[in-house]
Parts: sequence; structure tokens; C-alpha cells
Amino acid sequence: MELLNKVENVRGRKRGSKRDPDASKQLLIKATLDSIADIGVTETTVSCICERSGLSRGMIHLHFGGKDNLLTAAAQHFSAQYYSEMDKMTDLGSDASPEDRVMAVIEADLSEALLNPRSTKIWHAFRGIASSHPGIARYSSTQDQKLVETLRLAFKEIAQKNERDPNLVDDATAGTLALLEGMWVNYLTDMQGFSRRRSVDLIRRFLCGLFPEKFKL
Amino acid sequence: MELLNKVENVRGRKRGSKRDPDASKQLLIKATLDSIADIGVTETTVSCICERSGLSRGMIHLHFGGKDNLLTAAAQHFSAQYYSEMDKMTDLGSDASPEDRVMAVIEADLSEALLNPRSTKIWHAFRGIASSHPGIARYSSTQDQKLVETLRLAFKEIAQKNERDPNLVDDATAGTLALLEGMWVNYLTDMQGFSRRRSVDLIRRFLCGLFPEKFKL
DNA sequence: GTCACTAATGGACGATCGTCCATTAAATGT
DNA sequence: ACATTTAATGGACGATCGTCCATTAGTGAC
Repeated sequence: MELLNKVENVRGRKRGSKRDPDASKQLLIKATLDSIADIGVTETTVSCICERSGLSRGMIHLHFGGKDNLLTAAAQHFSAQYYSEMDKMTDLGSDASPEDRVMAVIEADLSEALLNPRSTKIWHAFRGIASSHPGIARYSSTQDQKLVETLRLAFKEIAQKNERDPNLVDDATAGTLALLEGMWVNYLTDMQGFSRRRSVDLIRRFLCGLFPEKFKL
Repeated sequence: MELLNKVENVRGRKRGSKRDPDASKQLLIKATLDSIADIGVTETTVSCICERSGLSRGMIHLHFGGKDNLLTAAAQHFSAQYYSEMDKMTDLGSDASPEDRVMAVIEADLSEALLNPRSTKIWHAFRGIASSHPGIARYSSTQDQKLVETLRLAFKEIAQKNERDPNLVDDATAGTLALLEGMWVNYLTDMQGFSRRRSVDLIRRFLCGLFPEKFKL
């Protein structure tokens, strides 16, 4: 019996135990996301998920009450993971300039940690079924309030006083997010020809047009 | 027997006849697209398609050889219809300025004819399954060569001589398409809060930043 | 060691999936 | 009018879907 396996996790269960409901849940969610990335949502069946997770068929109904809820939980987990990673990569010091904070968001969103084959396929798969699946729709929006506010606040600081255009801040925020969205689509469509650096530069160029004195090419 | 029903169509069949293979094909494709827009790809079964089209179950296998081929044909039809409509709306006189031609593409892409609830749902549904469905992937790319070239040519004319930045034209093209892509996502996510005019203005602002003397706010 | 608890198992179940084909019926050719 | 051709029908079919539950087995308390 290995010592490491006796370490208790948050819920008080033994890690590596043969009975760990939380670990099983995570295993099912991970298997679901992997399957979606590999073979698509349409082909992701409960049999397929069970096979990938190494767990038995009954587990989905036991832990999630059905496949649909598992799918929703997977979408939620995926979304949470994205924003957790985004937070980690944009946690600059509190004295960072708003320009740097904006660029940090852009570079994080286009980094390999967030933008990779697996995440892109999962992201677009969820979005594709979101409009007919209310539970998933809640987690398939880029308009995550926190991220939007981060950008809007930074742009407001950048625009500051001498700008009197009321739509400038909103346009900068919406435009940046829209461009990032488009970059993800480009990546999904043509991973070989995609360049992270050129994508960052393209968005920088957009910002350079809005705030010529703040962003430089 | 009505006279109008005797008019022959391109294939020599009688229009409105009880036996018109082409009409049946179109009916199946339309029913498929409608179903995808209404209830999503996942729920779009052959029974559902047959019910909507009013045709019998055997028709799909007869005309398309299977559900998968019908789905591909539907994606192709949808794509063709998009570009046909786009062509129609951007057919300015040959003396139109490149700026006008660019704006025509943008306004067409964001017009109600192209950007509406049905088309957005279908578009994103197809894109969501494209990465695991090679047949559909061919028709789920915005990077339609013709549209890309239209934009690139116009931007090249705009940039003309005094611009020496080698990436300017490419960035303008890619940026415009990426922004349009983002606008479609915004529309899908929040149809109520979406404004076509504001979206056009946002993209115009992007172009104004790249070509300050050519595009005006 | 025994008990109570519950995570986990895996097969049974009816429903529904997509495919296929024997049959029907409408249009055309002679 | 009859024969030929083929679009169209609709149910049969096996496979697979997701759900559910009787059972097994791991775990902590006593």
C-alpha cells in the first residue's frame, strides 16, 4: 500500500482509493472532453465515455443523473479551466500599465495553453450545439463578464480624458474580443498556417489604430 | 390538370409533378437545414427530416445514399447560397471605389439576408462538427477563396503606392474577416442586444485605423 | 471481525437510430 | 393500350442509443 495514496484530498477521501466519487466525476468529465476533441460531440456516446474513463456504464447516471447533465458539467468545467488559466496568465502587478494588461489578455488567449487543437475543437463543438442546448449555452459565451470588464476598465484608463468619443471604449473592448474570436476560428480552420505572433500583431494593429499614442507597432 | 404544372424544368421533368427527383432532393436539403436551425444537429434524425419534408424514409438513402451524404450536401447548399447572396449584394458597378467595395462586403455579411437566426445557428452547428466530419469541413470555412481575393484586391488598391508595409494588405483582409466572424458569434450569443449598424461602424473604425485617409468615421 | 453505508459494477431494457429492400405508382416509350 | 422505367413508399431489420437497477465490493465506525 503506497503512502502517497493515503494522502487525503479536500473531501476527506483517500487519493487513489478505489472509491473516490470526486475523482470519478473528474474522470468522466475529462473523458467526455477528450472524446469531444477526438471524435466530436455527435459521436460521443455514453459507451464511448465509459470506455475512455475506464469506469462502468452506471457511473454517469449515478454521478450526473444522465448524459445531458454530464455534458453540461463538462462545458462548465472547460469554461472554468479557461478562465482560471487566463487569470493566471494575466496576473501582472497592480502597477502594470493598462496597455500591458490588454496585451496580456490577448497574448494569453492566443497562447498554446489556451489555444490548442483540443480546446479549439471542444470550444466550437459546444458552441455549435449551444443554441439548442440551454444548459451548455451558459458556458459557451466569450462575453464572460469578468474578462469583458477587465478589458473595458483597461481601455477606459487608456482613453482617459482627452477622448470624447463615447463609443471608443466599448468598440475597443468588443473589437478586441471579436478579433480574438476570429483568430480562434482561423486556428480551427487551418492550424498549420496559423501564426500566434502574427495574430497578436494584427490585433495590436487594430488597437494602434484606436489609440495611436498608446500602442505601437 | 393545371397548365402551369406542365412547364418543364431544367432536367425535363414536369414541375409540380408527383415525381421530381431534383425537387425531392431540394426538399430534403431544406428540411435538414430547417431542422438543424430549429433543434440542432444532434437531434436532427432521418425520421425528423422525413417528417419535415413530407417525404418517406427511403428517400434519403435513394437520393443521397445515406444521412451523412445528405448532411454534406446540405452544408454545400448552405455555403453556395451564402456566396450567391453575397455576390448579388456586392455587385457594384465596375467603377466603384475599393472603399465602397469593401464596405459592401461588410454590410452584406451583416445584412439580415445573410445574418439571421437561421443562418447563424446552421453555420455554427456545421462548424462545430466540421473538425470531426471532413465532408462538412470543406464548406465551413470563411476563407472562401473568392471572397478573400475580393477583399485583398480592394485593399491592395487602397494601399496602392505610398504604403510600404508588406503586411498591411494581408492584415486588413484577415482582420476584416476575423471581425465579421466575431460579429456572427456576437449575434448568435445575444440576438436581442445585437446592432447591425454598430457592428458595421466598429469594423469601419478598424479600417479607419489602417487607412485613415480612405475610411472615415 | 462485524455492521452500515455507499461508490461502483455491468447487464437488462425499451426506444430510437440509420440502412435497406420488396413493393407501389407515376411518367414515358412504343 | 400495354410495357418499361424509375421515383417514391413504408415497414422490417440489426445495431446502438441512454437509462436504470439489482448486485458487488470497498470503506469507516464500532
